[in-house]
Amino acid sequence: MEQSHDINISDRQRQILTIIIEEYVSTARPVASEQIVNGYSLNVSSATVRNDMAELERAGLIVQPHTSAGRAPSERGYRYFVENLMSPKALPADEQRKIRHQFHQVAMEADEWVRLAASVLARTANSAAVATPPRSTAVHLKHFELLAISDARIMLVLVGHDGTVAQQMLNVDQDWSQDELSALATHLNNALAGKTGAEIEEWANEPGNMHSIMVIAPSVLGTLTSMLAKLERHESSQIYREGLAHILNQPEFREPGRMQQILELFEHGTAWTSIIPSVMNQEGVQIIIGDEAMGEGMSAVSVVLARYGLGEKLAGVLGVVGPVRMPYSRSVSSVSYMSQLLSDLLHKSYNPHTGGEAE
Amino acid sequence: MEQSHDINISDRQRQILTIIIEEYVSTARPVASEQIVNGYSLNVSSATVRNDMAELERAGLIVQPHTSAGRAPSERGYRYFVENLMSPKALPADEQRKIRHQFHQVAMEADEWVRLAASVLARTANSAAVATPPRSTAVHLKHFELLAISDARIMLVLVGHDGTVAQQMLNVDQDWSQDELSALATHLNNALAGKTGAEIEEWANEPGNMHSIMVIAPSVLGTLTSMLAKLERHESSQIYREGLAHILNQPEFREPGRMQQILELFEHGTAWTSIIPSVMNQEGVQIIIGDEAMGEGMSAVSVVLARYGLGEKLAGVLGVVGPVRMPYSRSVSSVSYMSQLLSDLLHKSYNPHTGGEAE
DNA sequence: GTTAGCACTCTTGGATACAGAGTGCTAGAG
DNA sequence: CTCTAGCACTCTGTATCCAAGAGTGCTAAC
Repeated sequence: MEQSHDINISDRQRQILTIIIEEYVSTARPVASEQIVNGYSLNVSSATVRNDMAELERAGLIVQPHTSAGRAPSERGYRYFVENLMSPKALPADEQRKIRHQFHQVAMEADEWVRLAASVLARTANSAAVATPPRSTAVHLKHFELLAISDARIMLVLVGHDGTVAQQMLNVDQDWSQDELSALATHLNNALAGKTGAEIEEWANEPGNMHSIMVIAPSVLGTLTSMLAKLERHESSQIYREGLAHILNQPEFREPGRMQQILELFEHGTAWTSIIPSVMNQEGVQIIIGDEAMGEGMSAVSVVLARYGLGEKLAGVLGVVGPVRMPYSRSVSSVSYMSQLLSDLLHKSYNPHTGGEAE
Repeated sequence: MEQSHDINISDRQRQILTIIIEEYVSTARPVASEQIVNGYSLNVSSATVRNDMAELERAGLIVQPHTSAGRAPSERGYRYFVENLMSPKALPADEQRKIRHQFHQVAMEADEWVRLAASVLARTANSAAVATPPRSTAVHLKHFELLAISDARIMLVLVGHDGTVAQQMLNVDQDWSQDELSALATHLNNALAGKTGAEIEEWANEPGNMHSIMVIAPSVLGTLTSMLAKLERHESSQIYREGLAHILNQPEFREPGRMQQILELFEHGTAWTSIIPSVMNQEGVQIIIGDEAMGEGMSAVSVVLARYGLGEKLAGVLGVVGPVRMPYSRSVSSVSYMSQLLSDLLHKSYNPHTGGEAE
């Protein structure tokens, strides 16, 4: 991470690195010195460029696939680029307009927005995109419902104060009628409405509260708190994925093994469970290049992520997933704009009412 | 569809066709006459086999990629095979046991089961798998909840009698307090619990019922009925997808265009919307080979689907998706067993209580 | 009806050669 | 000290050819 400080290269070399990256990103083939002097007005000869390239290679920023090939950026080169060279430019105004337009045409559902965000992001960045629905860091119980499903099986459906919904089956050792369950639910709803999982636990431990209610109450309460905890930990929240086709067409995924990697990440994202929380806790756009952060063989894949939402209250993560050879500048613009947009939409949608009460 | 009747081939030719299909499915390379007499005890010479193969080709059941290659099954050949030649064998007992075991280790949630079913199916059939969660054909309202989100925005969360949950945002032209909304919800819940979407509509049209309640009631009722209708039409129900990696590794998807096709089908399954209902209405395992049913360019992809569930009340669809060169026999066994298993699980889970009341 | 034999076709893999792409280096100019 | 022209060198990509091999279709005999 802190390797950039000892890199000492001239302005022109920085310029050349930038050109190499831009060129390589768009063509996927190593860039030659000749190409650089032809396409860009550097006012030096190709020989000079070659000398600089040799130095850039010594610094580990570019690599040469074989002797008589041009240069391609190394992962370290990309990292240097995104940290020092890339100019953060906003998405063109007309694209912004087009995107906003799509959001105004769809029903005003948070989850629907998020799915659309992933889809638009995939198209805009021309790569795969992911997005998690927004969740509160503290979920307050709004209401829950007990349904008698069969003899000793109960379904518990809970609604959070922010509109999140969860359901879970519950096995008990006795038969209960729907009326009994409804009575219990009403009783507990009155006592627990507005509380978080932790607060419910507290309430259950207070002597007196658990007197004179049905024997399954502890079991119900336990389930409730565990469901709330799950919601707060963002588990069980589906990850929306879009645009896989875009990146599987990239030449780097021609080689058999590569595809496996990205599908693994994309399908059962065990990798996500460690990345997403870390993104949630930081401001701004996070860029993960190659196997920098993902465990083991996730080379060839880069991820650009950002958090969106309303401060602590309601937040999620979105971003693009693509080959390491990715137009980072454009990805960052897209992700950045999209997170801004989603945040705005959520803000407008949830503003005055839900604002006050969440601690 | 009714093309099989005019195919008239000898027993040995049938046998040869079977061998060709089995061999080709497992190796992905055209099968030669020599190979057939060597690997299998047909007691004839390769020349005889060649004569038969020429006839099978004339019947359109096999094709020859080029002059000096072996034969590969045509789509018609596969169809003939699955209809006339394939012996339906059950999944081996130990595999069945292993699968059941996995289901007993997981929480008893219908949706969780379905996801697991897709995952297990993908592994068992070694290809991609899909599954839709079970839905009732008639959803009865259990309970709904109105949440004040912001000034003129209300979230409606409804719970169906079978435990399905849906939520939707609602824009109204006036500000309502949470207390007012709760009062309205309580009132309407009392009147509407147990009704289907159609019955709610009826109720709303009865004179008198709509008197003396809040002005947003019609809007709430309209949203309710449309949500129930949506649930009944199985829209909005997520399709679980698993094991994409398995089939993208198959040699037939090396060619660029092919991958697109299957990803298209897999991601935004517009194709599903026409196939799933048709499978829902039929008993047994459905086999779709190549572009038989899917529109346009869905060649190279076959699908084996079956319905599962409890009669009319609660049903879904599951199946495997793979290349046309697919071990149909095994796929059918897997899909068949899995649908049986899921049906059983649902039966055990929902049996006595929910049974009686749905019309 | 079956089969041995054979000519014929087409693919596949390995050599070989060669043009082209790029570089690194050297020596000289500014 | 920096830049550049020039050139030798290396490596890839492509084309071509060739030989071996895989399979078939056909014919004639059993």
